[in-house]
Amino acid sequence: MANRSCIIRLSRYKNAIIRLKSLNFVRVFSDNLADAVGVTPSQVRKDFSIFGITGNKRGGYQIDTLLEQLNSILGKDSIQKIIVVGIGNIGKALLRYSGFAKSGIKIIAGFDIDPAKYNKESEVPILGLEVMAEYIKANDIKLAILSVPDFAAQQVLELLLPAGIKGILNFAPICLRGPQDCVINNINIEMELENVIYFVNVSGKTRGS
Amino acid sequence: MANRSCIIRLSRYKNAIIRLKSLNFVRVFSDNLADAVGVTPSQVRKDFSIFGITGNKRGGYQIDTLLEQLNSILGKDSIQKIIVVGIGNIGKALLRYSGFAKSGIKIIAGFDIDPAKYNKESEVPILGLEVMAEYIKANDIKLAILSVPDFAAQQVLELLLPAGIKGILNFAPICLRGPQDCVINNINIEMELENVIYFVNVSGKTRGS
DNA sequence: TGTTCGTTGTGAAAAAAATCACAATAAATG
DNA sequence: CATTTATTGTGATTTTTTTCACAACGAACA
Repeated sequence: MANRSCIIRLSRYKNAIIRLKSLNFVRVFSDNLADAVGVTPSQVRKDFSIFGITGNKRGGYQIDTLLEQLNSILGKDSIQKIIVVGIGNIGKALLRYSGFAKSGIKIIAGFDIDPAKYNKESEVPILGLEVMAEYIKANDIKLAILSVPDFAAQQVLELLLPAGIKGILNFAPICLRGPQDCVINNINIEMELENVIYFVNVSGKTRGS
Repeated sequence: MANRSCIIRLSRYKNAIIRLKSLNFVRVFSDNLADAVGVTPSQVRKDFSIFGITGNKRGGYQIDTLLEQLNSILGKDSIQKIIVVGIGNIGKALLRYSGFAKSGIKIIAGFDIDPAKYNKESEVPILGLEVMAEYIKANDIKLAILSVPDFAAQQVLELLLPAGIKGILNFAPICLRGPQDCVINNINIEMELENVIYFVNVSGKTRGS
């Protein structure tokens, strides 16, 4: 019933709502959200109805309540600890990226195979791969961002899984797949570009982004 | 008939094929690709059939031919020039990222609003936003990566569109939408993480990544 | 060269997702 | 307080996507 695209839409609604809230909106209608996210109003209402989110006939949805409900559905009511594996270009950028804090995500450590990158003293310590499993267990980490080169991805995955990682955001340009009990989302920038290029070439046919 | 998910699968097949080729495979069967990408063999065959890609009964698909066909469909038979707008953490990482070259994508310039980031002498010049439109026109650029802060994204979009940009990969954490004739793919890292978190919390239900 | 075997290609069927359409009803209005 | 009006919530319908199933057929092999 609630598939990946549905959850992604929920996140998008949440983003739109945050923006509307900052514009001092107090309530919001399904067609406001529809416009903001690029779907139909009934899609919005159906998505909400799947999760038992209800509004007021003629009154729309109360922004504060809605935001709470979405956060709770999306599991964002507590801070989520995460590690970054692979401190290359992208890994470094993610470590420095400040946007996570405001969305309740905290990077608590980085790991790399190259000792030159270690830095035990910094706020977010960069440690060696050989201590990673231990660290994951000791700190009860469930989430990891993988930003290692493609050839290393599978190998690192084999380290992460037995250590207890249950969710991975993979930036390595290879379509990683794990066991049933571990969620892996792949972000492949080249592939995304390829996709843009395709649709530019067929001259701008519409598609959901 | 050929929607976004279909094109994304095509890219995934291509990746898998490249890997198989490097393992000295000469031909490949629909179920090899299915395994590699995590779909059913009939899905693979149907996708191919949409684009008129055919193999040999009992003989599978010739890897070299297949790769050529996919590249041609995906518009990757010539080098694609692209610019990066916003030279922050992610923008910088992308400029340094070496993976694009091998997939026929060439970053030819970066742009930022901050003069401290200008660097006209480097291999990939970093220029000011005020010369961007001119540069895009002069060099006939159709593609841009947007890695500016969310509050600037819409404004930069307004600069890119009239200058002739037809395809955008947007990293700003806001769901950008443009006119019919411009393709925009949004990559929102927080949203992707949120998605992973959701599915970890509902304990590892399967979903297409 | 004839037979077997395995894989493709695709129309038909099933499943999933999105949209429609409208009754229900709460807010606004007078 | 009665009436109007705008919006929700959802069952029914339509559309889209995926899977099934199997005939067709080329490669392998004897």
